[in-house]
Amino acid sequence: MTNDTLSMERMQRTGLSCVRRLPAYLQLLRALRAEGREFVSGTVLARVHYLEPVIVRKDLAITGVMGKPRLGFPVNELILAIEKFLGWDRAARAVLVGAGNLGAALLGYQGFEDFGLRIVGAFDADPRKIGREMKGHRVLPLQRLPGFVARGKVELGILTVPAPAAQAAAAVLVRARIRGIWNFTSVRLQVPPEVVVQKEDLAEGLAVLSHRLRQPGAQGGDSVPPRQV
Amino acid sequence: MTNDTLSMERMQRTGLSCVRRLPAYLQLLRALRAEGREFVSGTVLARVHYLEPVIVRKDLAITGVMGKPRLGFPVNELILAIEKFLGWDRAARAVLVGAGNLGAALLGYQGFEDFGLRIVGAFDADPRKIGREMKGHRVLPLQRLPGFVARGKVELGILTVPAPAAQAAAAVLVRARIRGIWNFTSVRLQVPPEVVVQKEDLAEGLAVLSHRLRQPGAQGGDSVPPRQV
DNA sequence: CTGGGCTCGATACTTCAATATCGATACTGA
DNA sequence: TCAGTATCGATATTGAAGTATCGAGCCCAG
Repeated sequence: MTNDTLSMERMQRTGLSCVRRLPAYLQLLRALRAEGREFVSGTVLARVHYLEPVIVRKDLAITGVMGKPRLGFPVNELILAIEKFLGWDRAARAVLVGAGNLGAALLGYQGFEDFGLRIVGAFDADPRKIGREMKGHRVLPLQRLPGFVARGKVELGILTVPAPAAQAAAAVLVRARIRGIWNFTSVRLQVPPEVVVQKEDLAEGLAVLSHRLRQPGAQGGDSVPPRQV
Repeated sequence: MTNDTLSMERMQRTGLSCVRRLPAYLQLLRALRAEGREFVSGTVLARVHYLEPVIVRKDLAITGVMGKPRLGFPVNELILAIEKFLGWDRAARAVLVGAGNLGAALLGYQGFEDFGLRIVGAFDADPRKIGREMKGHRVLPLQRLPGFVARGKVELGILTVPAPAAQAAAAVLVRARIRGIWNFTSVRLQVPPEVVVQKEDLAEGLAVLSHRLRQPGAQGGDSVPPRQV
């Protein structure tokens, strides 16, 4: 049984909550590897992220990596397994559409490579922005996106345009045969079923924050502690 | 029984998933109100957001607003109830810490008022940024934050600094007696229990996107369809 | 005026995530 | 060499979220 078929089998049974926690583990594991640690216990991982040790062990189980009693999990092996599981072992190529402030922030973020993402081009429909240099990328006109995507084997589109332009820009991406869209606009996009859309909605997080502020017995800590909410 | 005690009672039984969906309803409801619609059925709300009608009805139930058979829910009443439930009926005052690209993007975002948020000041530790005008705000030095917060009755801090500066900036916010922190950095903040931290983690969304792209039978649609995942 | 059909609210059911508990394992230190 | 202990994996229990179904209400059409 190859590692690949194993992860394929497990993937179907994977809950989203688990997938969401994997990057956090990965970040910490990389820091530990940089320190030269070879093993780490699920207990330690849990403490850092305010989780229960059992959850961590269950999450890590989907990677197929076995831990050793009293020692913990092999750091490097775990990193490779998580990267492979998420498809982050080779960076996916992405184009950014919408060269506003948010687009600039994402373009300038050093570290997407660690998350399996490489932004290879920036596009905008606004003639005033086209041609400008932005974080090392020259902003190109939206009309040139299809050719760029086809030639560059681009799989992902990052959508950071103003809301009114969102659906049209998404249509361009879809026609360019992009596989997935990371949608930072507030618009629900209409796309064919083969295109995956991941919507990043600030309002959701803000709603949770507001709600927790109103809660009488709101507790602190970081992020949303899954327990006792 | 006042409306307030009612919502207080229900709040304790509210799941987070429900809270996260409320802003989406709110957005659509406002659009409908602008069109002059007085009633809307849960079925319609569900279709727009790719949800099951039952979920919508259950979510709306926590607001205490009753719908009428064959007619649906009263749009305006529902808007007011959701706003009140989330505490968005009066905008919370917030300061932004970190005047980089992401900070600029958030400062420039027209529409936080609709989500119960008003950014009233921008701060940075970098002398080169201090004094600059940014989206109608003058960037102030971090040292002046405590006084600003105390005088301005500021409740929230929005953290958009680079990762290495995150914990220190959070400490400043905590000492200034801020009640909640909207954390856009990748750092797990250490804060006292009375301070609520909401972490906005791009890596989570990216992980979900990557995972769905790898899924053989990945389906499209928008956001993460809760059913059949 | 009266039946049809859409929509609501409530209840019961199913699925999934989080938690608790257990025996098994292998390193530590006497 | 051998008890002690931290950690693992597995199983069972709890709880929350989503799903399915039902009777009841109310508008509309005939």
